[in-house]
Amino acid sequence: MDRIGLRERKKQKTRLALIDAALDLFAAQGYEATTVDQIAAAVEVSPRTFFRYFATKEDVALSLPLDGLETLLAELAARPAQEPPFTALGHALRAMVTMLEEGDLADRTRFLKAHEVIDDTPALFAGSVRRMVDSERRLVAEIARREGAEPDDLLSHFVVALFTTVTRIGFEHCGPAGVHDLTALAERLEATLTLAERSLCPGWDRAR
Amino acid sequence: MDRIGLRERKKQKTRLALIDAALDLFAAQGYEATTVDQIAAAVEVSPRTFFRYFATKEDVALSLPLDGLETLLAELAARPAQEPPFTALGHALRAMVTMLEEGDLADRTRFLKAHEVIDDTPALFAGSVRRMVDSERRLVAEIARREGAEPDDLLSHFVVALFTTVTRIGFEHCGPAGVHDLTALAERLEATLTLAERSLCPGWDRAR
DNA sequence: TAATTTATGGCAGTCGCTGACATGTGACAA
DNA sequence: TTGTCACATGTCAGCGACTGCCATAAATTA
Repeated sequence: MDRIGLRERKKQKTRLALIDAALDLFAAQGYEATTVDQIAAAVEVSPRTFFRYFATKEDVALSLPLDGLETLLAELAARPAQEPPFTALGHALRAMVTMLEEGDLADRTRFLKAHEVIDDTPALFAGSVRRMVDSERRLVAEIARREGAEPDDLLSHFVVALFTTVTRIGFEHCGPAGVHDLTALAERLEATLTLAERSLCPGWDRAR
Repeated sequence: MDRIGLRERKKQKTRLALIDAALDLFAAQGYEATTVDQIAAAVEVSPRTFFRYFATKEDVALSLPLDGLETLLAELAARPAQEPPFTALGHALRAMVTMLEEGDLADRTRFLKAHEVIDDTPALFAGSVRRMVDSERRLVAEIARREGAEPDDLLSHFVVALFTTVTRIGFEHCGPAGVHDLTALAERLEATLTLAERSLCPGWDRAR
């Protein structure tokens, strides 16, 4: 049974409720048109409490992708050390998607809803790019550690930046319809990853 | 002689004055610690006027790099059509730096000051990356046009994204000292460009 | 049940940013 | 030169995001 108490369960519940309410409101009436007060009211929580769960208004939409980074880092740490860095990153990403595909239905729909809202709200898309910059630092640190390089190693930075770029392109919408299910998203990610791998010389991501 | 009138000259003057005052204040007391009111007061202008020149507070620091994009696009348009896209982008970037090196001393110092402030202010750095992603759309459109591809062509998008990534890494600080002069910056950009070119298969950026 | 921790609500206030209206200053023609 | 017009600026009122502070209510632990 769960070791966590009622308190913690309640917190996670309101957290998800805030995310769901926010995503629905964003989708229905637009991001900038909805106020934090509205989101808080929908969950019957004070606006002050909202900011105890999310530092900014955009965080409520970006928290899910941000969680993705944590699992990506975890998957990356699990990859064998002899694997070249870009390959390891690619496999970690694939594992992350698989994890999501095998997970809860509610989680999947929430993730897709978040992705959709982010994708056609410039401000949120900008915010997600912002977060990518932050997460790049952590990924660079991990890759440099794996490769035994200095923390500010240029090649490690290049590898990670290229990877996040490819991932970003993969997440962006293709065509007017957009991507509305996980398999299509996975295929799109696969396409960009293979495009990148085909474009690069063998052994490019390792110091010689 | 100048064809522009007194009115336009005054505007450009206050615009530069706002940028200079803002950069100095940001450098002295930090970005978030300085208010728009302070910047406006330093130039003896109403806060409302500030927002007539710059849409947001971060714009005042990012407007210079943003101007760079325009010249980059202009240089790109001047590159011969038979040149492969990534090569053309690289040469356009080099031309841009050369242009800056041959320009006014005041412009150079201002550019470097802006670069320095952006580089060690996370919020501004994130903002500059966000702008780069925005400008990607225009670059993709131009590259796709050059190559005779559809506007949402994946390869064109990949080429441009890779280019902006390389450029971004080039602009980032190396080591604790940072980059304080244009030649060092140019060298750093050259290093990342050659790293990228060495990593990629010949002909990767053209549809086969 | 009592004591302690911790989540929440309410409130006042700062700051980024905007719309509307009034005023002043350059541009241009008579 | 003068009068008219366009436009840059100042003022003010206001919204919404976000924060610090203190009181209160709920859950945890003894």
